[in-house]
Amino acid sequence: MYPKRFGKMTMAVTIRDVAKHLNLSITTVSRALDGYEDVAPETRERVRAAARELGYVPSSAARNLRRQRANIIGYVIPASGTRFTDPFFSEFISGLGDQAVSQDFDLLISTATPDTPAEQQVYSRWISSRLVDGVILSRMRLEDWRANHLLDKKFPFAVHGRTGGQADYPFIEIDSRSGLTQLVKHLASLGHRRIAYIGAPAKFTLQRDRFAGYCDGLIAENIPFDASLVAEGDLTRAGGFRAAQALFDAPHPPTAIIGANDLTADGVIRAAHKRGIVVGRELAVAGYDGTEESEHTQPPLTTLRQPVYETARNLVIMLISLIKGDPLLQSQIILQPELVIRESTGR
Amino acid sequence: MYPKRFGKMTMAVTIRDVAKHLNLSITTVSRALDGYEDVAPETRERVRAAARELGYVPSSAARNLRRQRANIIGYVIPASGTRFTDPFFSEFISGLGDQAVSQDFDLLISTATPDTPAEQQVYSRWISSRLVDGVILSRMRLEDWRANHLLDKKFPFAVHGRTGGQADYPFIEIDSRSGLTQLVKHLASLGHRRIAYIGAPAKFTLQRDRFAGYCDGLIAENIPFDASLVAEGDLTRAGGFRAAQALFDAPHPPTAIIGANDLTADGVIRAAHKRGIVVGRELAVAGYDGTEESEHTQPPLTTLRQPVYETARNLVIMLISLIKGDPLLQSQIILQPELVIRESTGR
DNA sequence: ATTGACTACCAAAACGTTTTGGATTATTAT
DNA sequence: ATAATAATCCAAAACGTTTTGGTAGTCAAT
Repeated sequence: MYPKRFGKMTMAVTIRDVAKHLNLSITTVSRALDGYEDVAPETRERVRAAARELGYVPSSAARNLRRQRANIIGYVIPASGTRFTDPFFSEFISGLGDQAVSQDFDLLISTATPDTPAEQQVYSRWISSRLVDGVILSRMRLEDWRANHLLDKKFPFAVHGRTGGQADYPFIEIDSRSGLTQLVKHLASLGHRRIAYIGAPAKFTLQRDRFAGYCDGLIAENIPFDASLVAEGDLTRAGGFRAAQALFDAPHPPTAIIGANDLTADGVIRAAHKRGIVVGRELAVAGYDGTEESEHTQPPLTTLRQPVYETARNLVIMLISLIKGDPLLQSQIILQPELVIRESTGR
Repeated sequence: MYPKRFGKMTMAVTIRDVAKHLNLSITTVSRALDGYEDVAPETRERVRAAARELGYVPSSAARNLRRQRANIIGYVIPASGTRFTDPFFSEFISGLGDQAVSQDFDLLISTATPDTPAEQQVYSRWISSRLVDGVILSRMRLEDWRANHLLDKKFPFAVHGRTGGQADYPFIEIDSRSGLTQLVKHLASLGHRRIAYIGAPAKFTLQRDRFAGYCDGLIAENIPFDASLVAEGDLTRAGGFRAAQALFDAPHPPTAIIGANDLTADGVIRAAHKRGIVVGRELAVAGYDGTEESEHTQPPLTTLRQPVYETARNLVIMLISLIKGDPLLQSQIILQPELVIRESTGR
């Protein structure tokens, strides 16, 4: 039935083969390839040539065992069901992978729904089997068992955002609070007074910050807070869609809606479209994230752009320093998001 | 500066610790935990309890070295620059990861632009260091060095789609050729005679198949082939956008446009929108893939849906059988895509 | 001639498992 | 009572590296 091309794999060539081939000790071969100074230049060249010729590459398992390090970092994508829909993660993962590779690390990926046993299992398996040397955390919760657990185990990690309390770990945070304030001010400057906010579940740090920023903006503009203009989404398009419908049905619907992320905002746009509400003209919509997709909504979405790719790269740099025990230049970075004004908030 | 919470990690607990704690040999501990029959039920329980109590988890490096297997599969995302924009990959990766975990494997991810030295490097590093036990391939080229190379090394792999010639490896293919024919027929049944096709670069197998299906459809409907209605995209939104603009500018513009994937089709929709062309009324647009995003274009996109998530899972099942040397039930699977008719092709 | 410093190499230990091939004791069949 | 069988357990080897703590040789300075 199935062709027998996948027979036994040809036994891999080991360092011993190289050594034998050159009449050298495996020590010398190892040190030659690792670039130690105590091997003659001529020998080093012979070793390099032989290694290439024989196709020798060190066994990662053996190396990991001896070095007590895997040169792998892990990242668990917060998924909801059979997919992770947020383009945020595509970009984030690209950044993690690219930087990791450039520092001779690899990236291990898993998906898990936040705060489930499955999530705990992934992390604890990775950590206690020492399969990964460190992990990247994102979409933090106010009380996040992950941060506590990792601190407790003294296991290296770096986070995007942060938890509720004091942050005794390296992180890169985008100051979404002041970003949202800026956004509210911008909407107010366009004449909006009934500005709604569709947030995320309260347990997420980003919700605390963005909601606070929203409130700050209202205060700054002397707009009274109206609880009926605040809805809870779930950071998905569907969540935004549902929440928007409810807002439209309210006695005093908003003239502007801010989504906690671009996906939510896109859901709002779709809900508006379904009702025949013209976004950008009858209703202003804005999001948060500024991934590429936000350019391609109809109309293009006003949003707060955060540098996802670069942040991911920097997190990996921080994490690998941590793993290697190198000193961190900066361990707690706070960046400002950039307000990108597009047609969805009108002219 | 940086708090000293990441000091030395507490030395991990090894199998030796467990053995000493119970006055047993490490052999027995190992075999008890692995569920061998030659250990007394009572002893097995004691071992299990002690392992849990002490928090023992086998070192993956040591286990991999001894077993000569990593229990890791690899997947290289074909990225173009700083991100992979296609939601296809989000879903694909979720499928890979979920199935892998359920079989006690992990998923290693990297990104690389197709046919670059970087791509070669990733694969050869993974393979020759035996960091992964097998790889999943996707978006195949007609002449694909990857398949040849892996066959040559007798390294396990499974592919989504296939290469140009004979396929001496396990794969799951979606019959996109007949899918496209079906789509063309549907458009013809709506009265369209000028049906354009925006393809992918010729080197991709999917382009050969989908283009052939397009031609089949024209023939079946007695529509003469018109080279001016065929454009080359690059499977991105931007590519679809550009190609559509060119088609609009042609002397005899099409009344329907098929994109080689949903992303391309979405680019077409955007280009149409920019020109004030009403999609679904003045122009029919259709895509291929049927990822969730296709429901959320404006208007929703007619497309050929392939079961991305399930395919990914099945590929992993096949790959792991291969790795373990188990017989494959099915090794070459061909599925039919499902035509999903939505508003973008009008009523 | 002796010492010291330097260069180029290497044997052996260690990393933490799994697996092989028994060894020991208890049980059953003769 | 003895032999055969079954039930448990274990010592030691092996997986392929890196690292430690050297050794032997050369050269220069005393």
